[in-house]
Amino acid sequence: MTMATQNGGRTRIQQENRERILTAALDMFSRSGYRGTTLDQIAAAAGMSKPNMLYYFRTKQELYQTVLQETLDDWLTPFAKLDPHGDPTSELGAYISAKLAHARINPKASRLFANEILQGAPLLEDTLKGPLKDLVETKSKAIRTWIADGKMVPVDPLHLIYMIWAATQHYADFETQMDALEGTEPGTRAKRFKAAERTLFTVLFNGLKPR
Amino acid sequence: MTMATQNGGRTRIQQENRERILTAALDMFSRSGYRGTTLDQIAAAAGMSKPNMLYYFRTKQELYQTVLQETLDDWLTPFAKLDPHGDPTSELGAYISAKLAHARINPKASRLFANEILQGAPLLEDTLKGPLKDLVETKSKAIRTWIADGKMVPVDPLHLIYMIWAATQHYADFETQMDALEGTEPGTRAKRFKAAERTLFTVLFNGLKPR
DNA sequence: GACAAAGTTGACCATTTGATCAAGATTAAA
DNA sequence: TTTAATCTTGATCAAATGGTCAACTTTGTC
Repeated sequence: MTMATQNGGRTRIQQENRERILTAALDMFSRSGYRGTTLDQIAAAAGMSKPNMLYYFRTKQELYQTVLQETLDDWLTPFAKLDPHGDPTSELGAYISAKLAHARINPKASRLFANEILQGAPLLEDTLKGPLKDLVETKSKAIRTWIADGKMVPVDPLHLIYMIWAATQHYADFETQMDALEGTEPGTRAKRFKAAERTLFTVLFNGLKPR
Repeated sequence: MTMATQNGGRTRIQQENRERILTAALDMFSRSGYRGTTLDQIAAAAGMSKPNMLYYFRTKQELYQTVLQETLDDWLTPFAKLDPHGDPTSELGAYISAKLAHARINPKASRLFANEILQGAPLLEDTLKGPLKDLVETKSKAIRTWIADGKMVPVDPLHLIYMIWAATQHYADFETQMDALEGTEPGTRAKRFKAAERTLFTVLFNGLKPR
């Protein structure tokens, strides 16, 4: 029996090293972008030689795409959970909370994604035009139903979604700017995310409530 | 008399070429970031040789910083115009319109700025912690006065500002994503910005209106 | 028109960087 | 223990890239 027939066809060493490399790669790519990151940096951060790293991921592209795909799955999950049969306040509230939590816990994933979109999303085109587009259309329909049922003020669903994405991801992507404006004393970050949720809830729920 | 004593100490040729270089540089830097852009690309886009370009801007850094500083000035202008003596609806409305117009007309500047913040804003620290911070504090005070006067629902001014920044800049920074979701037929972009303004006005004004 | 200042560029250089390879070390199935 | 598969890396390479330089051309002043 060869070394790894069970699990994902991966040796113990393979699993450990792939994991270490992917973590290091997310770290570097999210901070410096694709072109701004060197394989030497990633290998050093992963604690191994560059040729060894290239034994697991044959090219820089392949490594980048793997990291990107993983973060993208995370990104899509909370959106898919939005339930059309619930009521707008609790469903959108849960979604906003989930997105803010994601920005707080995994800002690197958000930044990697933002970086890629900024560069024109050459590698994301298929996902954006396929799965994401389908999901957006489904959820837009749900929002339109809420509006038709008089549960929400009439707004363009697409732009409401954009607004929620923008406002939540901003807390990951523009963290540097916020740190500069608010200082970086310990506790600042936690307070910030609390205040963010409060403000978003206030403005959006009040703003979407029918009169 | 030497060649250029009047105007900014610049020859006719100097003015023209600096302009061409800065335009090309904004184009490339905003698309590919600092590290992702090569001097050859910028020189080609500016229609001159690399050494000639380096005759006007001695290093890549110097060129980048010049471009960045120019876009930053643009970025700050509409915020400074927010008038504490007006009423929240018209003042914030005008600000949102101005920010959306900026995202529509000059998306490259917005993307360059976003790119820089994402990388940790190494060159922006002084501006963020100085002029921008001062401006934010002034405008926060104005918002607090509006709230105290019962003209607005109570919200954290800082996070309201973040929300407006996020929602407006999103239309420049994530344009690629929107194009993928909505398609790129002619007219789409114009319609998008109209709908964006309508949605932002609806949600924010309704959301901030005291009851 | 003469001439000095300004502008322009091909050729070149040093460094960085993604990737390869051969040779050796480690792991685990038999 | 043997042995084949797996894992690891120093040395090296070719291409890309920021920057320099000497030589040449153009511009504007007298």
